[in-house]
Amino acid sequence: MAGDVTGGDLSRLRQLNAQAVIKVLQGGSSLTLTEVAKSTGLSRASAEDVVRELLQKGWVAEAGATAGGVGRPARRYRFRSEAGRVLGVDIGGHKIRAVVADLDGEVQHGAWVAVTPEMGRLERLAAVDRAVAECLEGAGLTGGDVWASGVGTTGLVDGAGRVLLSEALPEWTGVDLAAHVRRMVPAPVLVENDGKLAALAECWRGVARYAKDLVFLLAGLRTGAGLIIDGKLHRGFANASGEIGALPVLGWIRAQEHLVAASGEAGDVFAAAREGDKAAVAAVRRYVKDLALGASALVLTLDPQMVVVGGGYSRSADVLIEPLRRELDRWCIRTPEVRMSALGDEAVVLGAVRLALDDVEDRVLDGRSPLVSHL
Amino acid sequence: MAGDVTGGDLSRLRQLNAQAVIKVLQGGSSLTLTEVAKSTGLSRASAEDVVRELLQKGWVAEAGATAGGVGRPARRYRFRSEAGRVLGVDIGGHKIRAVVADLDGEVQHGAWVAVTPEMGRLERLAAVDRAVAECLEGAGLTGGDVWASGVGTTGLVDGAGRVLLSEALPEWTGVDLAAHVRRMVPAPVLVENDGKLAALAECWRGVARYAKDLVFLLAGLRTGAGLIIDGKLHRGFANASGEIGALPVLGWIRAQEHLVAASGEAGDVFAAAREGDKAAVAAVRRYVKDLALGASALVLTLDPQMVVVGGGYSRSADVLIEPLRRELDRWCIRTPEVRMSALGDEAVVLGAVRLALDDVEDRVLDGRSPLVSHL
DNA sequence: AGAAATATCATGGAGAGCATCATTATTCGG
DNA sequence: CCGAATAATGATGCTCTCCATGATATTTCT
Repeated sequence: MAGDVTGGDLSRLRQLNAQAVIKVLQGGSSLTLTEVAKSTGLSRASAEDVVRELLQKGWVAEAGATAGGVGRPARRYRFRSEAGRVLGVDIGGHKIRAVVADLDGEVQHGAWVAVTPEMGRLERLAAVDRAVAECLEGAGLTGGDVWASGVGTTGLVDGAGRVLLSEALPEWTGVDLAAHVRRMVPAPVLVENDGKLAALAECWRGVARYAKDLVFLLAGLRTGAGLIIDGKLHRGFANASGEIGALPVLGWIRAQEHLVAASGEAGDVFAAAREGDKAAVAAVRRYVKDLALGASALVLTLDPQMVVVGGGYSRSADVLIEPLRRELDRWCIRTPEVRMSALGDEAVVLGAVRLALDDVEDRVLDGRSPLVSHL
Repeated sequence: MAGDVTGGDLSRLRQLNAQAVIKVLQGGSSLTLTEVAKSTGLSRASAEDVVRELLQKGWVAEAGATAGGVGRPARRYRFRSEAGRVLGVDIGGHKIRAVVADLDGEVQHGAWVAVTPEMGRLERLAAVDRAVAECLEGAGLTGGDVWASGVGTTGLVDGAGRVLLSEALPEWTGVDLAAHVRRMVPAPVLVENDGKLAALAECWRGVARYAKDLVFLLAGLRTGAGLIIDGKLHRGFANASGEIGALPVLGWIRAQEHLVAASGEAGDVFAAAREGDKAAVAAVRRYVKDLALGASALVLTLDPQMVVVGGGYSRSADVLIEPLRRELDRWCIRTPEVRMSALGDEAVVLGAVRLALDDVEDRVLDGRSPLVSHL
């Protein structure tokens, strides 16, 4: 059956309808009452009633009427996406990225801070603080204006926002990221693995927008994966889903080494392969073979609609995607669509925004609670 | 957000509350109105109203009052699980199993028909017909009394109830099982892979009752898997989830051969191993190693709460489970609980019943539609 | 027999949604 | 420039659902 059938009060019905109205209004477009009524299934009269309530609570605003057309011009209403803000942070080896977005997920302002993979814990956390501060300042906000924060990092993350294990960054295991970010931004902080967030982002506004099941491959210095199952991010019982790299026979551990062996810098290998360098081509082929082996395990397990390749190496999609597709074909019963990430560098931070928005929508966007602050 | 927020009419509210009432009443126990009110969150008056409507529609019946206790004795109500029937069928290599169950999933009557793996399509289908007929007759029903049927079979199944591919049974690829069963039982027929159904059953009333994420291993002549993710059966885009056996390095193809090589009959090997026969012990060890390799890929991908081992070999759990757990420990980041199937032979057919019940609950058990036939 | 406890029944009220019809604002055609 | 056509808004009254409250009924305990 359809999950949690709690039923309840009459007010519950209004809540459902308010949510439905907000949902059709979200996404920037403004609608007339008649349009709202039609797409929610409500009667016009009820739609009007609901919209009036949302208007009064600050969730909805009147938008300028569009001219043209016969008859009395209709008022238009839009979701007040500027009613609240969320923060998204991506903590990587080479850079920290922080953005502020509105309730539609539109990025308002962002900041980059360069870091190095060798940096210790305190230095990196200080860089996070700088990125967040710069980003808030640029958007003209203080920490108190933010309704929720999403944070992406490499490594395993526990449910409370602590890093359980990270080999890639020194002194990173054990950091309590949620607590750290909450010192600047006193709102709920949600921490998640970067690969998982990138998957979320691609599903939300990337190439996988219409896919319900998705395997996202993070192909870069580190190889990882994020899974979307039935439209939802799959975390696993201990947040350790997608860690197929732990199985040596599937090659993810050695995959990256082929590239390093071919030349000092991995980025160069793809360029060299693109120009026909024999050794480079062979190295890329070996890399793709190993990448595909692990990916096949994921695909065979889940039978997803789509595989999206992201991470640092996805910039070299032209020499990656097609060979990957061929390799997957060798092993998979049904090879899914293989696409390159549409979001590139921004995927993780956008996933963090999505995570924060999910939290906001669960907590306050039931349309009932009045707004705390009208910015 | 919480999925499909459609909102709607006032009648929708009543529908939700009726569903909630049915849900708390399901499961055999009879409740007083006060109890219903408390566990649904409705007021007593409303609970009474809802129950009266359900009573009149035939979904609920009055149960005998329980004596004792001070005060006016309360009327008790129970879900009329006998209001409808579903059919479950398990089509295997050695046997056909058909059962009729009530709306609580309680099995009313069942039938076995022995078959052989070598049987052709027509002969096997005839056996299915016999099993279904015998089972219906034993329960005193005709095909028209059944509200939905679930059918389990080996092989890949498409959405329409056709077998897309089956290596295990001769002439089985291409059979339209849904159409065949519907000739006898003119109700919706849902066909699914046997491993997936066994997983469903274990999650419903087996050892995984409280697990939201589950990997079910079908260990037998064929090696397969079924996945429960977030409490729901995961099918995959083309119903091909869990087919990790397609990846040769993960060993599921050769796994079973170790047992055959050790002796002609696989069943004997476990017995021999139990008594300390050196060759048999080694064969079982090799089998478990290969089984665990593929299982590790599933576990690392999903990070489930539990792994349940079923299928023919699960009878030899004493020599299987512990070694399997050790092997999983070698590869997995977090080894989940490993348990033996609680349902054994009955798992697939019970999963088929569950599948049929899900369909019934989606279609008619909204508490609004009056019963078609009061048996 | 009376008190206490608990359940059922009846009444009235509030919230939510809907259908209907009058009113209003605009464009189009002459 | 004016009336017809068009489409949105606003107001009224109805129904459905739930809830609170109090009256009535049935049982056990003392």
